Amino acid sequence: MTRLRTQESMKDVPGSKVTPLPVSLHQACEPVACRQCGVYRLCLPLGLHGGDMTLLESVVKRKETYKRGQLLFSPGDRFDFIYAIRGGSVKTSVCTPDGRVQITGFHIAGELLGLSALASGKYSSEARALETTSVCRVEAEQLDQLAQKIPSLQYQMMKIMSGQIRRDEELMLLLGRRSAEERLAEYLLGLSRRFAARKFSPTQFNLSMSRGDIGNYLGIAEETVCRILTRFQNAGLIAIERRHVSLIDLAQLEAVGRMKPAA
Amino acid sequence: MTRLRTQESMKDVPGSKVTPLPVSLHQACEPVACRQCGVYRLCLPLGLHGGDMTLLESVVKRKETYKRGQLLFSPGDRFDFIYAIRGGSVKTSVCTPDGRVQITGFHIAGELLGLSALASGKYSSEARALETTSVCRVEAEQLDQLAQKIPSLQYQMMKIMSGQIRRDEELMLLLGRRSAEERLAEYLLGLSRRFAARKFSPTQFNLSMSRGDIGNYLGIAEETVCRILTRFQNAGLIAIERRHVSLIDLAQLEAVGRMKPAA
DNA sequence: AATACGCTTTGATCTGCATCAATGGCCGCT
DNA sequence: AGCGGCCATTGATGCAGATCAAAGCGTATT
Repeated sequence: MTRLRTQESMKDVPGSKVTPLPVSLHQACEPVACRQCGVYRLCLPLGLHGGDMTLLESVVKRKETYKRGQLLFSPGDRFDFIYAIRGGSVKTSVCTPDGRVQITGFHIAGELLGLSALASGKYSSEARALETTSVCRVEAEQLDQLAQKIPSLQYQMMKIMSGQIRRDEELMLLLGRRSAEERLAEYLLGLSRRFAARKFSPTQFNLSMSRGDIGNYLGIAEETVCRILTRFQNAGLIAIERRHVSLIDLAQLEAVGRMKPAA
Repeated sequence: MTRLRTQESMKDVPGSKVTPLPVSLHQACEPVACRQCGVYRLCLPLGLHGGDMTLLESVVKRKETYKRGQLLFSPGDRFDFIYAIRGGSVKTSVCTPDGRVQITGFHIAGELLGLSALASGKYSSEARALETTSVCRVEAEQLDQLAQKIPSLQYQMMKIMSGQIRRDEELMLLLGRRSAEERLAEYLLGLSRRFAARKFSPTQFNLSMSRGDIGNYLGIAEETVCRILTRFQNAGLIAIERRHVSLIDLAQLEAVGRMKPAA
């Protein structure tokens, strides 16, 4: 089913001025065919071949680029596109009528955005670039029509959505039942796993989101995030300086992730 | 793996003593065609007609019944069926390796279960009947194949999953950012809305789940649930006795649902 | 280079809710 | 009818983490 590429073109030619800020996963991509894109197997890890792939390519608008802080879409916007992240990172969030915000996810290369808009025809959340980010936009309607012709595409999209539901369930578990330390440990490990799946270092990476964002996502205060990160550092589990993290003792970190015996 | 009994012996059907417990939404249904089922429009509110509907009916196993406490499926079980609830209610939950449990949802008539299993081929959560509950089971594989023939079916399933993602996002918001009072107020209002959508009273209903379950779901302690319900009652927002609730002041309750000015 | 703003860190204090504890009521079972 | 277990309620206590406050730094702006 899922076969991952071993050779990844990490060495993207940044043409001219492509690295203005501390780059974590940013990759500047030329508008190449999907089959040549380093991340397409992550976007839609489907068993498409030959003609099917060409059809898929026909509905993809390649290489939109967003800078830090720019919106990809907002709640209520008409649902036009599914976004596939090629490089960079994005946060998605929902908010209460009175203005409180909950970040629902951080998304990196190879992930899809906008799926929850399918039901209502409008985006329900906001998506904002955390750093310079490039995406492929896929016309929702065309994709939909195309999916009707290509069963495996339909199937893969369902699988992706199903996976999203599963991850959301896990986040709920995190938010509902775990202590702040556990949440943070899990958070770091989760990032680590996702980076690993993309052939990036699982032990050294940059956080493209602020402490405040992390806290919001995990349902804890910004200050608590700082304190606990410091605590982890003092305990020799990680080394962290500003946005750069090194996971030093994975095993211990995992142990922290499941500490309390509780209910 | 183990192929589950496709033909459930219904010896445990209430038959004579049909209302042993306070029944909220339970409806004893005869195995009628989907188009005649009172809830099918909720299960798959799709634009199927004539022949299409007949095809759908062909993959539906009707009227499995579960008693309070019985499992529909467990994490790790092979993904064989999508479940559509006809009457009764079900809770779904996930758990950490060390045994902590998070309830991820309460499900009533017209809702689908098992969608998150699509990605991995195994159920990721546990589903347990809260009261006597009857469901339709749909062979996942057959449904999948059928969906490839009927675009609107495929589309509807995607919409349903998309809606699930959206609701999950809202629950995250609830778990991450709101006080215990707000959570409980929202919880009651959410139930109310769902009942209303099914033409049941939005202001009078029975809770099929315990205080402990509610607390778990909302990420607060059982005792806190009790205290706050009592508080609501004293404030004249609701009347509650054992499992029966009356929402008295909807407007006030909604106000509580968005009290704090916070972040 | 100087200024300013946003992010991060650390300390002090406060509080909402968990936890512990105990009692009573309802329900199903024998 | 009576027993036993589960569920619900209420009180007392403690603590994790929120909130308030303030200072240090790194980066973007002029």
